[in-house]
Amino acid sequence: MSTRTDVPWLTAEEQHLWRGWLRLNAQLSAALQREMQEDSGLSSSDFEVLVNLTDNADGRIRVSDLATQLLWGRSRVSHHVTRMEGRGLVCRAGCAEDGRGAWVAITPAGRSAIERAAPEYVLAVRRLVFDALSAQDVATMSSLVDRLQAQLDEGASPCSLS
Amino acid sequence: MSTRTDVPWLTAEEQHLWRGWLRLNAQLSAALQREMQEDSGLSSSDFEVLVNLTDNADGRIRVSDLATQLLWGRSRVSHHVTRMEGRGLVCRAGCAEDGRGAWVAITPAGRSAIERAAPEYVLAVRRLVFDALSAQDVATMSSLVDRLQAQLDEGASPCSLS
DNA sequence: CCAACATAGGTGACCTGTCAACTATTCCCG
DNA sequence: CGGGAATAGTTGACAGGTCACCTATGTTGG
Repeated sequence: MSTRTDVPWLTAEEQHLWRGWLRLNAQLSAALQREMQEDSGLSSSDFEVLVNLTDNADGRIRVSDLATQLLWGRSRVSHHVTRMEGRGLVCRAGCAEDGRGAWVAITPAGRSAIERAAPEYVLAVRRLVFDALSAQDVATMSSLVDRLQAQLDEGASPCSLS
Repeated sequence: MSTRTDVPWLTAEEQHLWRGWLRLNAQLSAALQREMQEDSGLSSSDFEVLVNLTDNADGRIRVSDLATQLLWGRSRVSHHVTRMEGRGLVCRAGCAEDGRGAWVAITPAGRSAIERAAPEYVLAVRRLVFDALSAQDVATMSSLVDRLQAQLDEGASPCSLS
């Protein structure tokens, strides 16, 4: 098929929003990544893993559950946990209930790392994002984000993670 | 996780928005990436490079300008162009005006690839995003995004790309 | 019980992006 | 002019992510 002329192109306003959105996200995640790396030595992936570990009272979680929470594939979790294990942030433990399973548990070093990182992270998010938004803005944006999420959930091909 | 009490923590609403925002972006970019890969064989990076090439009338651009446009480092541009060159989508040419410089130019194959991909991309963006938004929503969101971008630009440490 | 199958997780190959050099050219200024 | 500094671009080593495949264990129906 050569170039189609019947495609409903984006309006100028839509294009402006779309490009702005992409650019904002790229720069925002880069900025947060950089700050976090600098003042705590954790990448955002590390951080997310540790958050999910500390969310559970016993500081451990099954690999599959971690994958589900993070929207990652199990392979990625496995590789990342291996690297974090090498740095002493987490450790693996066999699973009594299910011989196939494995626990990932936070270590004292991991705990101290996230306790050091979390306040800095919150400060950065506040400074980079929420300082520019009123409570009303937050509500407005939140409802838009929720709507888009819903749109995405229904339109998505039900494609499992790798 | 034990928390510091002197950090201005996020409110519940802010947390909801922040987590939703992160999740939405992750899923949205994954969905677009998947669709585009499937029906045109281009990654979003490939696509962005080609868009920047076709934006110029002569279908070519200097490596540094490409890096600036894309917010990429020169190294990344160089590597990516090398790969795209291997697939016949672009080609390099020496630069007469500046002996250090290099042009990246789109090839006929590259042109046909992006002409095939662009309509699909627009349709996907429309279906996944704009079908859920009224013109008013677009305006509202746009102004919020612009405000956040401004916040980011001023608060950013003036850190050059690698 | 056991054969077929599903599920949990790990592994290695490969691809992409980052970082720190490195080369080549141009610029600037005495 | 000439020599140091800046700039353009490339390269190689490495870190991270994806994919296909593998092993081991659990599950289920005949």
